[in-house]
Amino acid sequence: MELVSDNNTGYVPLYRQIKRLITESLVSGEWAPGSPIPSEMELAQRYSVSQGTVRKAVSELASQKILVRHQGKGTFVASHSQESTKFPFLRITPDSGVVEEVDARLLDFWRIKLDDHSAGFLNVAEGSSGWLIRRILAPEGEESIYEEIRLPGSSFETIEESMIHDHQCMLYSMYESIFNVRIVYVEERVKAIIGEGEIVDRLGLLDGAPLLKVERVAYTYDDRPVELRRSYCNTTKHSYRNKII
Amino acid sequence: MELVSDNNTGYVPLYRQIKRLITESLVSGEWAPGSPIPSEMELAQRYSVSQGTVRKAVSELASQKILVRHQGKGTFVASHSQESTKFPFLRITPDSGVVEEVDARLLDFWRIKLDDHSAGFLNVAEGSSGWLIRRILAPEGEESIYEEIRLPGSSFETIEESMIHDHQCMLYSMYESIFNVRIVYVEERVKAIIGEGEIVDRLGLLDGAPLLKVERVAYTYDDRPVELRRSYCNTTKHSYRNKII
DNA sequence: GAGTGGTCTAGACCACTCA
DNA sequence: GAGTGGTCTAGACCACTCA
Repeated sequence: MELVSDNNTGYVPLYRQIKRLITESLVSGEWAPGSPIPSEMELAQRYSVSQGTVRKAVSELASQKILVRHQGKGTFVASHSQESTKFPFLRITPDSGVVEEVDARLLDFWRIKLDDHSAGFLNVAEGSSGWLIRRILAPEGEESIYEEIRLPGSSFETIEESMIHDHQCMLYSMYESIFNVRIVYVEERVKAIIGEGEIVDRLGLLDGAPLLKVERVAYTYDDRPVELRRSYCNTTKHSYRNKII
Repeated sequence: MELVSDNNTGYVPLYRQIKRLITESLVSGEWAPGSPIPSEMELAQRYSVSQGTVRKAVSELASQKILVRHQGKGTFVASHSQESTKFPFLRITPDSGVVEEVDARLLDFWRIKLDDHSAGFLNVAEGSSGWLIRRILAPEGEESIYEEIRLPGSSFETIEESMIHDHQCMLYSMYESIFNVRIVYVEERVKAIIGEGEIVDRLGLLDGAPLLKVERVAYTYDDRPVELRRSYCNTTKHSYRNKII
């Protein structure tokens, strides 16, 4: 769940214990994405600590974007369904301006057996059942990203093509609302490759065109990987942007 | 300096004002990188506020990695000279393992006039004087990055080749100690391109090899840009890594 | 005006470092 | 054991939201 007690003494501050209890309620689904959690005063009573200690726990969860605070209104479970967080992890942006709209065009959707490599990233057994989604993304209407998404069958047993259609480029919102799988953070590895075959065809490019390959593993609470995504991006008019602190 | 008062009322919390005062002392050089700032109690007295308010200001600066706290020892101005932060912004890592060592080989070092594009990024006048550093980086001894670094003359008037040699791949540490320019964060734009000419030659590749182009602008306190860097990376054995929350 | 999160204080005590 | 940052409390008051 959390690296809480690496020291020898086993000392764990109260607010870390509270943070853990709150996270457990999130994992269990007691508080669903988008809905408010109890007020700081109520939580203080519930856990028999001061408001300040609850605040510290909530602050850490807010800084991880797991909770969202709104002064005067309350504290909410973060959700990918909200307008403000429309493309929270999308780092590909047009060189001029920002992303307003992304169109998604589904190519196909299969049940697959997860190969060694993919199963490793998803932390499931090789050959276990999963899903493959292939699609084209078009930021600002420009079809510039070819994408393959692999999902473990265990977490997404009942997924159907209609669900993908209904949510288009809001897949993470669909994971949340239908499968109670909230994506909390992602890790990406980026390479430059030479495009060939179907991928360049789909993007309207010629064999040999350079592509940005982005391999993403998406994690839910507890650092559990639940999605593997490979994107191939035409970066002639787009860039992968990153701010590092 | 800081987006502190965007609201209509002009209300600025005390701890934000303290944060600003601390930042001013950092900009002025009152507290240099690597050295300790006064204790929380001393700062509380100095600014006539409670320890808690100082803590809140310091906490924000610590989360921005501008200050570093060490329990029992004190609070220090973050520095690129410390071992723990050896490659704070380097996102290129070998596919197997982590970066232990990066060799830097200087190609050349010139005084230049900054072109339109570069001057724009550095927020100085077109044609104003600057410096160009060209070099090859070799993570784990593998020469896989060609790099061009442009510096504004205004901040680095007295830079010399020997300084670059002495600091090798610790340039940001050199900026700090010699020019009192501490890099606080960087912004990068990444593209996939086809390599050609001198760049591929330098990396021991053939014309047409795919390269990851990373364009970086580095900022000091006050969001002031002070370095423009273009890197071209051979990503056959390396990846650009990124965690997004 | 009631309820929420946000700020600020004063004070107690704890964990850690270093001489 | 003195000094540092780290945690926790109880209480006051502020800014903001919403009915």
